Amino acid sequence: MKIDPNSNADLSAQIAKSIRDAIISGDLIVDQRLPSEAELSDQFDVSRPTVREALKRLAAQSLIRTQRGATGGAFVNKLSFEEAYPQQITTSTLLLSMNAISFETACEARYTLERSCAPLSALRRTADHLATMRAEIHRQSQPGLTDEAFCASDVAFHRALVDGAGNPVLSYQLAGAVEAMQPLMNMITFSALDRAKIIELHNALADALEANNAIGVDTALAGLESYTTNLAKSVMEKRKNKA
Amino acid sequence: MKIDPNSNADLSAQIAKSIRDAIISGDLIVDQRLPSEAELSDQFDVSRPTVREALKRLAAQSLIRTQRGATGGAFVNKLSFEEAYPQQITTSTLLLSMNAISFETACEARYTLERSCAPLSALRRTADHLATMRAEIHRQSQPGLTDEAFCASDVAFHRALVDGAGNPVLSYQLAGAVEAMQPLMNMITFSALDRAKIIELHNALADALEANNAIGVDTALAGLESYTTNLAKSVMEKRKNKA
DNA sequence: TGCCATTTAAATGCCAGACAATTAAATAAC
DNA sequence: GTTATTTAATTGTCTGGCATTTAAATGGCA
Repeated sequence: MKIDPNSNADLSAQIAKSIRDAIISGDLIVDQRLPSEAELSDQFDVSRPTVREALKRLAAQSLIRTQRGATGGAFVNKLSFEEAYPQQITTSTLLLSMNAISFETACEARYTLERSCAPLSALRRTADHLATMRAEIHRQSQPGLTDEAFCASDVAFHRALVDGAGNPVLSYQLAGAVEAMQPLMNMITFSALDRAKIIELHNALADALEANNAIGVDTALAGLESYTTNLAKSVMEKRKNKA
Repeated sequence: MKIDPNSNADLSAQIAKSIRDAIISGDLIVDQRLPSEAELSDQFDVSRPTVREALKRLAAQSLIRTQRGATGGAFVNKLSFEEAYPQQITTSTLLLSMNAISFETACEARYTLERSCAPLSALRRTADHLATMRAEIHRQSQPGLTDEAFCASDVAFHRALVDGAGNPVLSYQLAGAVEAMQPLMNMITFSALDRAKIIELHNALADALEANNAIGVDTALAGLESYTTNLAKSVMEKRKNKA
């Protein structure tokens, strides 16, 4: 393997890229053991710390895992949806907060994507998904619930809806859009009236899903989107007037 | 800052998590300079290489950038959509290839998400988006185009459609779903007849978009999905019979 | 005073060598 | 044959150092 020591990029970045490309291209397959750090430093003609920095970069992306001990080493990691979720959510959250994305834009994206799952979920949702949604609705109706807990339950409710589509790829892509909204949602104070309205729409949604009524689900989601957007708008207005 | 040296996790992983949490929570804001590596090793009571490994983990996620020189150091990076795209695509691609996701499942997710953008794109697409799509259609009709180039053009075409929705969050989420399909698509050989049919549907799609006809766009996308799925199915069949 | 060249200091990038901790396999003891 | 011990391989971490880069401080000169 050849690394250009005169490149602008760090050696560790170049080495990481080299190994990453090998994984993506299939030259390194899942569970395959990489050469030991000592061997890698020989191959790339760099020191061990530099190799280690490269490996940490890959570990940060869950592309490899390491094991200590005699038969240890770095292994190509089978990237699972479970591992990818949190990274996807972190990235999405930071993208929203660092790029001045308006609540409206984020909300539009979220509900647009979510509504696309509605027909599939109406078709395929299991009793489990329905039960989860009903349970979350119940939680949402409990008095004394903090706004944060209310939002968290809302997210769980909507994830069950998305998971109902029975397509892991959809669930993964949606996770970012739905969960990344939470910090934005947490800026809103939900009055008892607001909650009642949202719960009403959640009930309508669950009912439609139970009846395999795709159009009903879509209608409820459209209602939620407009209600949420308006709620956020009025909160922003109030905050502006105060200032 | 406190780090538990008896934890199961690596020190560098703990330090990375600590800094990452500070960024997510807003304790560290964009463009803020982190303490120097020497200061961090003092604060966390670890050696400099360990701190460096932690910083490389964060750099791999584009959460920080580093600068050499007198006023250099590590700075909280403003995560841009441009930076996040490749990571999103890499992760999505690996998820598909490592988790035995069927072509059908991936295709369903892709077109489900894409169809959700159709109404917005029909409403908001600019002349630029249309021009890009027409140009890609033209490229696709050129004889002698390799299958890979055909697929790449297909991706560019569909990205223009998605971008037409004018929602950067949607564009970001869709990028993973659309681009990650490319390796799967590249396994298919497109006959001249197949290409003609696809180009026909692309034309219908562009026409509908030009006429701000959301239903027409959706119909064309549905046609593309079923055609692509059937094409893949027949390819798999042939391959099975050979073996 | 004002401008340019030089020096200096601070920071990251990289390296060599060592020791600690962990783990599985080989070996020895019973 | 089973258990305890040793050994070897590997990652995790530390110390100390040098190279490189960069901006700011310094000094020389007109």
